[in-house]
Amino acid sequence: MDLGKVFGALADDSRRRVVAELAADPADRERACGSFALPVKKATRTHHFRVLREAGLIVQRDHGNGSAVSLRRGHIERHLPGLLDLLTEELASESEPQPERQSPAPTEAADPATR
Amino acid sequence: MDLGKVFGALADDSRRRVVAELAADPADRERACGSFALPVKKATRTHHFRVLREAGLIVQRDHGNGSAVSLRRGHIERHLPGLLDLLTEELASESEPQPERQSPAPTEAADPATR
DNA sequence: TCCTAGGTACGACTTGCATCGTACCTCATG
DNA sequence: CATGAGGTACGATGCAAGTCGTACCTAGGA
Repeated sequence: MDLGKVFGALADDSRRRVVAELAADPADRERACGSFALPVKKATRTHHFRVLREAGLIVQRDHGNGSAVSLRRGHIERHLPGLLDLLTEELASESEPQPERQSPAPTEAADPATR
Repeated sequence: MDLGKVFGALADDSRRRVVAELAADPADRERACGSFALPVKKATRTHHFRVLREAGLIVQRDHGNGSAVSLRRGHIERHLPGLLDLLTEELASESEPQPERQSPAPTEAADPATR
């Protein structure tokens, strides 16, 4: 399990979304490759699934026509515990940008972010 | 805190090593930029520190001559809990490749890794 | 049987990124 | 003051990666 490959794979928005959606399903159901709404063409989608496979994040099973992917949850949790939680939380926070905040408590307090 | 930027930053070996070494110090001490043994030239090192800054992982403080970096541990743990543990564990496992294993318990059992 | 949907393989193109040389800056030290 | 160490900015370069078109394959349905 190469951290460089894993982070490299998850640096791409489309690939991160695929893993996040798979991780968000507690039943770990297999999903058809075409069931992900990615803003890319077929050939690119195939490429992304290949990168995810080579990073050890998913397994792909194909039946001549059509193919499906599933998350290697056990493998990931064993080697990189907590990683999937980061992805699912990002996916969840896309829907609810503002949880709620009565007091103007600045979560980050004028983030300098740089030197 | 953009996951894409963070993972992109940590996909590089040199940058991941910097963050891992910073994270491995429980006292969160500031470290001189030159104190990291990276196999790159000065200009490249400057570039890497810039990427880490822009990803929100470190802060850099410079005093005319010389400069030092420190980990934004609170910021990271608040937004991406568990991330630093993955890096410190990778750093630790570089030294001890074989922890010990009496029984031939296969941790991964003939990993297919692909379809 | 023909056609279409879903995927893959291959090559081409374009962009981004890691790397470095060079010039320049600032400070401490001799 | 001159020098050198530590950093940054900028431009150049080479390679990797994302994207896509096209051709081809397989299976299922009209």
